Amino acid sequence: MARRDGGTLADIARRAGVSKMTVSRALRMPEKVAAGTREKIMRAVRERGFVPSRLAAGLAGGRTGLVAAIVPTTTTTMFTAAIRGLDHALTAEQQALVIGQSEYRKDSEERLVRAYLAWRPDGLILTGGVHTPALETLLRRGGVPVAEMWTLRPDPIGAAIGFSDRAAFVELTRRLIAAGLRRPGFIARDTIGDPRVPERLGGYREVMADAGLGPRVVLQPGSQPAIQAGAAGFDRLLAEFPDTDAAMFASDTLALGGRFGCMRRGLRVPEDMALTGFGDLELSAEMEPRLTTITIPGERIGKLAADWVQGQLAGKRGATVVDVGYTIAVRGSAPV
Amino acid sequence: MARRDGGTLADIARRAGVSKMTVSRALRMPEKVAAGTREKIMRAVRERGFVPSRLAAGLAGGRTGLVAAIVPTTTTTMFTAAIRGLDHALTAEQQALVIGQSEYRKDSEERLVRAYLAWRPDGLILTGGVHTPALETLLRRGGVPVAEMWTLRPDPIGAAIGFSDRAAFVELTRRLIAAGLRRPGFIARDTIGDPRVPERLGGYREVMADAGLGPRVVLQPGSQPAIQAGAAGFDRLLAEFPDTDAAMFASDTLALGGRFGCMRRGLRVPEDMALTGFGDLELSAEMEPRLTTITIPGERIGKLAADWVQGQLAGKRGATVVDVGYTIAVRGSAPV
DNA sequence: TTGAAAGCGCTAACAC
DNA sequence: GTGTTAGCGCTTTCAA
Repeated sequence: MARRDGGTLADIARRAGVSKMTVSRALRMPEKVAAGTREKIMRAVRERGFVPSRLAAGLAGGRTGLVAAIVPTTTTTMFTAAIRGLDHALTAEQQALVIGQSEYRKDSEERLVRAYLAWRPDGLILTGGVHTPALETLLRRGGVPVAEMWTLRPDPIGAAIGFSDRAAFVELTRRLIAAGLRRPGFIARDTIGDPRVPERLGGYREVMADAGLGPRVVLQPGSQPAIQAGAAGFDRLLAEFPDTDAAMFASDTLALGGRFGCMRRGLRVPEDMALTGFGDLELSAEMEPRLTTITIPGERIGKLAADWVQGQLAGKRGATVVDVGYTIAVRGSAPV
Repeated sequence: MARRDGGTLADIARRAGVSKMTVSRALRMPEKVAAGTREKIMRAVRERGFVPSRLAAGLAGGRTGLVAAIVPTTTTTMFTAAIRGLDHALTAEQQALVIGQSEYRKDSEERLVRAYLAWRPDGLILTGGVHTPALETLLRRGGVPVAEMWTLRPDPIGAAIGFSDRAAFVELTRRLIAAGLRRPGFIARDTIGDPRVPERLGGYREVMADAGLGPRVVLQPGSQPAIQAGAAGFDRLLAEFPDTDAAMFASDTLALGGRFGCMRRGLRVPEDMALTGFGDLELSAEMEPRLTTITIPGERIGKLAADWVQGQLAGKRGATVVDVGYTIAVRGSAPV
């Protein structure tokens, strides 16, 4: 090794004239060491700039302090909020966050998990509750605490902390219809592998069917940039269903594209066209008019996932499902 | 430990009827093991679902496969692009990314680095070239390869991979003036601890002074949400300097706020007011008109940082400075 | 091509 | 309150 200075437990022990064990104790359970001894040890630690190896500690003690998380992408605001929550909670407990992106692909999720397992993380945090069968089996064996963020499922591997996309869209669609907007359309990108879009669409369809209304659905290719997809999808929606009176977008960024579409066509929002989004980005509250959307407590989801993992380490057992819910932020673009 | 199954090298060795060393070789340097032996070993590995511990490997071999990165925040698109580049490059080399957020605070950067050092990372990736004196000293001791992303500095600790904010704003301001916009204003948030905003402002000031023009600068509080700050800053700019003919924003999100400000005032873009941003977010190319802005190759920065660390591990020595440059994306909002 | 011995730096469990 | 012994699961080095 020799890469780093700082020395080892043994060095410090020698300097302070005690045994390695006493140094180890002084560092981890200071109250179990006599004040005088502790002083001497701490001085030696400071002088040498000693940083104990958590690799060695992990090997010997069975706890690495590493928690691995996998998100579909780190470039989407909704997930970065969760990462933020994870980071804060883990750092506070002297743990470190290892992170990877699956790009919404189940096979790369599996590959990443297998790789991370080699570092013997104290916990594993995944996004969504759908995995490859092999991964599901592997994780069910219970080697490591697994928390699934974002979506809910009846029988999670460990913990599921999230909300129901379907419920959110059911409520939002109902409220639009109740407000007299009986011809709302639905616009999304066809993100392959992301089960949340079908959930939202399902909620929309359910309510439309219940109300005896025909669905108006436009799916843009998943490869298209969001704002562009929103604008293009909006155009297609009006081409296919010219009498549409509201556009429900599967994300705020899509809705922003729709907003530009309205501008180009001279449609007033919300008088001629109501607009709704999903995700409550910062920009949503700043649009003209401000965007009615669904707010998700992303940071809280991350924090709760970290908390649950820490609870497991502290000896708590058993699976949990936590619905953190959603909020419908009613603003100018759709006064429902 | 016993937390995980999969067994140990010794288990596999026993099953395959060879020594631990041979298993270790079969896994890491398959060509150095006889084909038949290898077969037997691989079968045992598969049967038991063996995943070698990288903790033990790191302790014994001196290489952990962990690379730690610290960014100011994971919620800013510019940094998530870099994270993406890091992640891809590291995953390809079987390394894992440990990540933390400094919230633009130098002391928490130092705290995080000290914590990460305990895991003996193969490399350390920081954002920016300004650190606490203690951290600078610690890192200069050379214990671990350090790459600094985003900004450039003459004598980096290890590598500096970034671009010059100042140069970008010098060029952009020059081009505005050359295009006949002689009364451009500058709007930013006063982000404490982020040295890049002063850099941009410095570039602007320099060119204005050279041209014999008075600076028109508005700084909004750093705590304000970006779009809101952009709109409010734009209002203040026009209040203080009513004859302003162009607004240069320190970020695209601020510029979006400015765009809304123009809408409210009935100002045409770019005829009555030219607008420029910084960062080239996805939405920038989708505004009406599309936003003229400065494009930074964030993902490339991350990739190059990872590449450099990997080069150091492979035995290369020495510091480097890589200027990845910037591009001025000239679009409708300011045809310069 | 394969194996045996020694040790990486720490902690758990048990003395004293 | 402190020390001793015995590993944790690998890799390095050297020998066969």
